[in-house]
Amino acid sequence: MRPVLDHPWNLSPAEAIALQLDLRKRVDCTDHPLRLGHVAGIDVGFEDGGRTTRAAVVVLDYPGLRLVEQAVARRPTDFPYVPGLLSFRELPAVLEALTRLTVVPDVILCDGQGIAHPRRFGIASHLGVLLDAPTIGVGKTRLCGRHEEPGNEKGAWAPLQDGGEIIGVVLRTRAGVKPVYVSIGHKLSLTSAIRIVLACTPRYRLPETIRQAHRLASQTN
DNA sequence: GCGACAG
DNA sequence: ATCTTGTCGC
Repeated sequence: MRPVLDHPWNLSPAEAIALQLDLRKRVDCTDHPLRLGHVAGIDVGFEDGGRTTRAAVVVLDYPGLRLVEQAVARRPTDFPYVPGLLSFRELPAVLEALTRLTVVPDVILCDGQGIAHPRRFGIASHLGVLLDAPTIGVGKTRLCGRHEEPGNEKGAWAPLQDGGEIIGVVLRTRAGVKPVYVSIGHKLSLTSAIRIVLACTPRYRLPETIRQAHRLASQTN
């Protein structure tokens, strides 16, 4: 699975913001014919006290959620962590890992926000636009926006709003646990994103895709 | 000027 | 994210 769109990565924070403002015009928040056979998850971890970025991607079959393929890529960390610019720090390694897949997933769940971002262009949207593929943002904490507390049952959710628009939802993936922040990444609707995240979360707080990718990305064996 | 701030 | 052991609770 290779990116269909390319652009420079050695940018200054100001240049990165300018690029986000341009690329965000390409984000598609509508559904497309989707036949879910394989779902992927991506996550990133760090080694050597942060000097090395380690990206992991796993592909599971759907709806069984059995591991079909996995890949890892390491690259020297070259961009600092700046809230709002996470994709410039993590995507280079993620793209390299994705290139090693033989199976092309139908949708990718990302550890981080989609359009629930100050400029509506979080890591999930950035990845989706580069691949021209459906992606979903699943964050463990909030980057921006306001919301009420969702009901305490699995599947309960509350809208995440910012600047008068709904940018995502706060979704309870399991009864009694801290909810996650779900937003559109690219090429699907928020309703579909919620449905897919719940279908990928049979037992734990986080979707199986992201859980397994996280295990691969941050375990220094 | 004072907070907030994905991973 | 990462540095780090045990411990509280179901």
